[in-house]
Amino acid sequence: MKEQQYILKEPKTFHLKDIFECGQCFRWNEQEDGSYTGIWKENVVNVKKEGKDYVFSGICKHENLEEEIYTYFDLNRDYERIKEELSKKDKYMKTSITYGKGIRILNQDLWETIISFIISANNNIPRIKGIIERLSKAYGKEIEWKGKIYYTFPTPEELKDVTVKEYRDLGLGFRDIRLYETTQMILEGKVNLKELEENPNTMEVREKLLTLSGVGPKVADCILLFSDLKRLEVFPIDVWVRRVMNDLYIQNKDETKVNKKQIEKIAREKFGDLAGLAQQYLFYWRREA
DNA sequence: GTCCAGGGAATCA
DNA sequence: TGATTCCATGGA
Repeated sequence: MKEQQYILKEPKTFHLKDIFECGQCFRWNEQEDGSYTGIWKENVVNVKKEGKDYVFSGICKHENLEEEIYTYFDLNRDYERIKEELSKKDKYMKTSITYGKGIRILNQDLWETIISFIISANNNIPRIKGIIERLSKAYGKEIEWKGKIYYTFPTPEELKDVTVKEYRDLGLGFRDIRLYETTQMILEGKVNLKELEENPNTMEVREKLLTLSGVGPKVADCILLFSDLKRLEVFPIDVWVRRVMNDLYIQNKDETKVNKKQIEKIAREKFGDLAGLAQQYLFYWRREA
């Protein structure tokens, strides 16, 4: 572990608030100076905007912080081209992209993404963040940086002997048993995360994820999109996405009764293999604007 | 007190 | 397959 710094020069698609508050991640927090501090793997990093550049500083297990950043922030993907292509679809897409033009979809750890989105079920973002923070503090490893203690996200092994009651006491609510069961399934090898990482067939990976306790269609799609599985063609449908899709394209009087298959069909026909990105622009725009 | 949150699972038709 | 209902918790 060593202190490192990396300066990203004048990135085109990169805005801290858009990246960290578009609902894809739960462990980045805004600081008083407008920078963000977060933790992924065993890296504790602060990102601060300096003019047109972004200064990353923190401690990193990997000997090259730049490589870690390029992978995690998806910096090898051409978002300018993606936005250009999606903007041509219709005026709503153009508007939502203008609003969230600095979004990048992070490559988050698969295990952490699975657990985080099981916790997200019928929950709100501030509370999800609180639960994940308490979970990490209770079972993760300590990392000290600039006099503050941060905690890594606990590994499957670190959650091996945690009981359902202990989860309940952390405030997980009815999700306690799901977290327990999924952890055991992964420890027992009933679902092999390494195999999922190597399987190019999205539907096969999705089916496997759906066997995990607490993972339904929406959570599975979030895992596929937001983890390092990085399947940009999936289209997670939650209450907000249902709302915005109904408002824009369907106009049913009761949005809760809109057929999910109908939404999926429109998304597939309209956005194709970039549906996941389109979903994220629409979600962020509708929630924040 | 009531409603809602990046839903899933069990139950029933 | 498709629709209903229940599930803890905390903030608005």
